[in-house]
Amino acid sequence: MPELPEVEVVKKSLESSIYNLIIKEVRINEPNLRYKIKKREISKLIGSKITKIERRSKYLIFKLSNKMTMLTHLGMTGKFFYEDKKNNKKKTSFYYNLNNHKDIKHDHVLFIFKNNSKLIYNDVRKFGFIKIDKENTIYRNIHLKNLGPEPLKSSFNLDYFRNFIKNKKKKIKDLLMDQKFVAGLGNIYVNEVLFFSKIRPTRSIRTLNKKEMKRIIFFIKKILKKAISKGGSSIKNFENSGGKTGSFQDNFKVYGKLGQKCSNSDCKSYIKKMILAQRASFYCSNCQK
DNA sequence: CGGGACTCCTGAGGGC
DNA sequence: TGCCCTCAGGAGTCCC
Repeated sequence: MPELPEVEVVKKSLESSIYNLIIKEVRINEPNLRYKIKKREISKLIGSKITKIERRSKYLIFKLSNKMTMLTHLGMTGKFFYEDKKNNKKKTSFYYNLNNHKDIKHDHVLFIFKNNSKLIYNDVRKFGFIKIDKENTIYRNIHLKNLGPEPLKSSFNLDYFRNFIKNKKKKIKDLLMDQKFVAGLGNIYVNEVLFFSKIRPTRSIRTLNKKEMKRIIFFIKKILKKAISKGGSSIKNFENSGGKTGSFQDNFKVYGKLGQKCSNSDCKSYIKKMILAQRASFYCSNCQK
């Protein structure tokens, strides 16, 4: 369940390892991810150098020296591993060690570089995807063209919020999950943001006052930043491209905390759970109004 | 246009 | 130990 912070952490760890490497070969073990990978498409990457990696929402965009791009989404369980032969000898690589050896069977795509190091795309549930597109049209791609603002940018602010919800009728949780409103939040961070904002997931956006909107914006930015600084959240499946895990899950106040005492010291309630739009919502019925 | 249901997938975990 | 069931869920698609 990588959301914005996890994808940002993956991006940073990839940047430090694969920039300026030339792709020598692409090996497809399993083409049937969310979208079928065509060998003809992906072979357009061969012979080119990786010049840049961008993140937009939960997507990663790999830019290549031949003006092609690779768009990826990690879905629920997608991971990138970077395997450097030299590091392996020094045993500093976390990949292919005893702990996650069984994961090899979910290595679906291998990018082999000219220096013989490898970038591996591994995805247990195959909800993720890899698509090839031209650099000059990538942001008009169906996945990217309708995305809302990046939550950490200043364009995501109170004016934007008020304007977007004008004449709309929705529950606040549905709004925050809507990628057209703000890009990159998923179920976990929305649960956490609403807890800190003291707003119940089912609240109608029509009833929100200015102060509450400001609070929501504030905590979105604050929680995402903190999660990035902690290396993201590692629940079962998330690791960065070095195989390391994040620790923000230790800061969760409501997500997955059904039945536990509310973390606000002056509150005696317990965390409840309800299903909204087919997804689990955790909240404190005393603190969140 | 909005909202709800359904879909893809596989491992973890619970019940017995 | 093993079988069966449920759950996890991003986002595209379809239908009303």
